[in-house]
Amino acid sequence: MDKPRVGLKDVARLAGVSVKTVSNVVNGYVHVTPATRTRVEAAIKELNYRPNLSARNLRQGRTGIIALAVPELDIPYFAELARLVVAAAEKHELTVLIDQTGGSREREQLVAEGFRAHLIDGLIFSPLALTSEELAARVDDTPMVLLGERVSAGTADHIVVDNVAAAKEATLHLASLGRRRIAAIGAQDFAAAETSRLRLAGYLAALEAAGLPSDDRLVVHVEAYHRADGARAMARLLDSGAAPDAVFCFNDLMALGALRTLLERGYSVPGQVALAGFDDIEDGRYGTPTLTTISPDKREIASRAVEFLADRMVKGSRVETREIRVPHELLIRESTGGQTRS
Amino acid sequence: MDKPRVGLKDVARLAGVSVKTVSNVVNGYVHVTPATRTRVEAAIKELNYRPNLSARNLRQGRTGIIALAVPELDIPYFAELARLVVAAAEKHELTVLIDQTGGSREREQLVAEGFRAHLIDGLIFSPLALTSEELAARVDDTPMVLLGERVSAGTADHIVVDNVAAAKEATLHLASLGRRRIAAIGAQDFAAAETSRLRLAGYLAALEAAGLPSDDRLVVHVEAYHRADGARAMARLLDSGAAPDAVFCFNDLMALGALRTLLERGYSVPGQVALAGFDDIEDGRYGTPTLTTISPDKREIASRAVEFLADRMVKGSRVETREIRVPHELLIRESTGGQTRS
DNA sequence: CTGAAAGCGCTTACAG
DNA sequence: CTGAAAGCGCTTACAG
Repeated sequence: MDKPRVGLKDVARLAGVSVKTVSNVVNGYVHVTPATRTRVEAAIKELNYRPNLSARNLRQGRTGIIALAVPELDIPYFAELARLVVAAAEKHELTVLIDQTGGSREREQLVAEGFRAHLIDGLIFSPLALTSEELAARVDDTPMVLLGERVSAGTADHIVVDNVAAAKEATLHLASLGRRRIAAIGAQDFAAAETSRLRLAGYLAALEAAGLPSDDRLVVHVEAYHRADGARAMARLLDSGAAPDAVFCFNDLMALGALRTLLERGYSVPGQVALAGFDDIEDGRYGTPTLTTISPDKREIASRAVEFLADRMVKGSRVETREIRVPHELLIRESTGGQTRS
Repeated sequence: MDKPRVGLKDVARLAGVSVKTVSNVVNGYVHVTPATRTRVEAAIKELNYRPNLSARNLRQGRTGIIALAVPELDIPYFAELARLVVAAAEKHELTVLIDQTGGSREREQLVAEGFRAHLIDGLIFSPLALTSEELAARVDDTPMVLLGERVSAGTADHIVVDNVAAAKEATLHLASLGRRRIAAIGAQDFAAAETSRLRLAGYLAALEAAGLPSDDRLVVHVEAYHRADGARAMARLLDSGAAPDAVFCFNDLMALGALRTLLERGYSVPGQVALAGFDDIEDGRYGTPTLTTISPDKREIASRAVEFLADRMVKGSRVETREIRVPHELLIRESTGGQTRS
């Protein structure tokens, strides 16, 4: 960089005032006479002065930056969330920096350990690989808000959706259509697979409530929650002879993959197989058929997460950790016989 | 924050060395005896020391942060791009901060003016509302790489796709299927609508090359490039009686919306209407039918953008501005009669 | 190979 | 209402 850096001092000299006064003007403080303010503003403009944020941050001990750590930015659910978090942060005059963990343990460990400490004032973290114990063992004291259900509460603020209740609702809706062989796609076994376990629990609870027997062959395990996993899982399910007449996918992305497999093989949806997902991503509203889904209030998730963080940035660890459950809603669309254009 | 901050000085005291030595260890410099290094590392661990990045940044005059400014993070094309940019930046030890402009003039003006000056070392900018003249008038000297075709070259580094050639290829492909009434969805009139103008030019060039007459009724204007715009445009096109037998949508998102309208109204795709898009977003690979599209090399776009930026961060404005054109490819899928699972 | 000291550009008590 | 000065926590010539 070959630019001659312009500092507060230069502006002060040009305007004929002290740096303190320039600082006051820049920060919008009140006790500056209009004439002085005008002179200072003219000098700022003339020199094209920009405050050096690193210096300000160093002095103030804060940066105004928060990190959002998610598995991948182009998973629609996280992309939508990221948009809302960035928008919510803006209202608090916070800037968002993105960490992509890829869902890997190493990366998530780094995030939890605070490898960006001193660069960020807070962290919104949607972990995939770390268990709640590992998260609880965190020593870094950067304020953190966790997204997603975790068993052991009390160690960090977190925002959750009632996964069990929501999964149960979705499954009961399929049962209410008269379907008897309702499959579940999205089971996972590893320690941190909280979401999977909770949605599976909801699914099983619904079967029981509806008086339907559970059948292991109807529960399909997946490696990840992408379209390809849903497509493969659906293929396996059909090949196994389990003969499902409905499928609850633990997220929309897998449901879209499953839908592709069904249509490709000539099944009618919802005629022969009804299909429901989870997340309410925009893709689900434009496919054919449109996708029945559980819609968590993403705007609420984002705005509460930023709020929690902003609050803790002020109050530090003096406040007790809090958990908030955001509402969700079952949206019935064409894939389970709902109206066109729901 | 009630934490007692741990600084280099504290580590130095505990390890019994000077701050310089600690700094050397932290930054991995060579000339430190192994014994000293071990002692320092132990002290760092014991105190849980983290370097203060604001201080380092202030001193070094750089932050290691670059901004990615895009209209919206949850437009699949930008979400995919963001993922790749974050990944590419990581290789250069750069962190990415996100600016969402919403495509608004005011926000884009702020970005161009450098409202994050001193916080970021560079900017990757995908403008929607600003004209190339407005961008050229920028005074902020933060290194910037523009994404997307711009007429007036030479004022900033930029990465482009050959929009005219690509649009022509897509349209010629539709013509090669024997379609005679090929529509275009995505025309836009405002000053900054470069992308639209170039793709339209490619479309018209293809019609001429194929010996097809152009028909104004087959060119549909849109406000934005979202699914809803594509769906509405397709409805207008069908209602107008223009009777298209193929449609080239200027992006995949609109194509998915258009597809929804076609299927909803009972048209067969590609039987009655063949459909092609632009961008190769993942959704297009899982719909039914799968979507024929132009696939720009997004990985290349992201990695070259970060490379350009990193280079200019070192060399400043001494280097001439550069333009690079990344390759693209026509992917023929089911929506124009291509194989299943392409 | 290591130490003492200056200085990056701010903000903020402290005086006046 | 404004000024002079200290200090945030680093890195980096400069000595030794």
